[in-house]
Amino acid sequence: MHPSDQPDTEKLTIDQRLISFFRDGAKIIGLPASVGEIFGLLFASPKPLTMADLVERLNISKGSASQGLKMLRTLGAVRDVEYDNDRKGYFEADIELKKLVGGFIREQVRPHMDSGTRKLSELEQDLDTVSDPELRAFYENRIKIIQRWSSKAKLVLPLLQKFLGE
Amino acid sequence: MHPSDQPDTEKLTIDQRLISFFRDGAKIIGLPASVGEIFGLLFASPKPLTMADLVERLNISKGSASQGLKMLRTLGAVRDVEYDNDRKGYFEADIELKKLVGGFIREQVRPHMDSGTRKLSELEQDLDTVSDPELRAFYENRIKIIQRWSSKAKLVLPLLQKFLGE
DNA sequence: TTTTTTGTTCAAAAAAAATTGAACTTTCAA
DNA sequence: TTGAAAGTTCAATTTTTTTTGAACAAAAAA
Repeated sequence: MHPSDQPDTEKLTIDQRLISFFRDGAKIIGLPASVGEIFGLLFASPKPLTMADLVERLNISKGSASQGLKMLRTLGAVRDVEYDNDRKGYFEADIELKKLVGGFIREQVRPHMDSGTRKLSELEQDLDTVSDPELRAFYENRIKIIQRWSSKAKLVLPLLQKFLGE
Repeated sequence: MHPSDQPDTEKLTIDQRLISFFRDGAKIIGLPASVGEIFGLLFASPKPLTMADLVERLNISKGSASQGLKMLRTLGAVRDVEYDNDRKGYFEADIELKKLVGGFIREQVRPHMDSGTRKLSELEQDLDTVSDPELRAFYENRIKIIQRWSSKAKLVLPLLQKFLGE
């Protein structure tokens, strides 16, 4: 086997590995791969980077870079920094787990939980429309089960945040 | 406005609402909608159902029903039951939160975490290839940061399971 | 055995999600 | 002002994921 025929995994640089690590991580939590790559590159960079840097080093379009950065800023995973007293915008990865998890919960988890809670209460109100008493008792019990789940979930989030906040 | 022109949300039955509730829930945690619908219908049913019931009531193909049930059984969210001493297979939703969360963690979370851990240790070994000492120190620090995250995550899972197990 | 019913598999089709890139807006320096 | 650089938006395209359905396999009944 010729030396240069080694599998890819042998010749990746550290920053390429970090980019790949965060690409996978993003997919796992349901974010686009490009968002993970952007975070990965920023995380792997000792200096702040510009949007143009991201486009060039990740081979993504300006549109992806812009949208990805927007999402990462909303999540609180990336922040704008002054640098080189340049007119361009520079970005840095935020490395506090507390902030990353907090942003994810605030932006991705809470909205879903809230809409779930709303749907659940609509469901409860519709119980009146069930005339068969046996079926109705069954549904009442099922709804109670979901409510127990839901109240647990609501307790878990702050607990999680507390635990992760050092 | 004619009475029958009311928005859909007004004329859904309880089981339709439960199906929709779990369809959304499935999507949120990254499972196919059909898997959520199958669980929802089983959850909303006082009696066990067959695969043919699922196909008929959810308007999905036999293939989807088979694959969806397979996934739900692997997750421990649905179980086979004897019923009507019939040759057909009958299924029931499992309603223990502990089991649902446990299955999700075992099947969906752990494998990802394990592969992440593996990637991380590969990364560490490649530090040797970084010759510039300043850059190397920077990467060492970054890897330490991820390792701190990782050890927290490893502590969180059992904690979560304990909390949810009543 | 042969037939019928039940369930699985997987290539192809459909649907959903991510990405691109060109047109547009904003901002600042000349 | 005007023009160039930086950044955003969104319709069209590409990629990925899900779903379908027909062929196949297993198992019980006839």
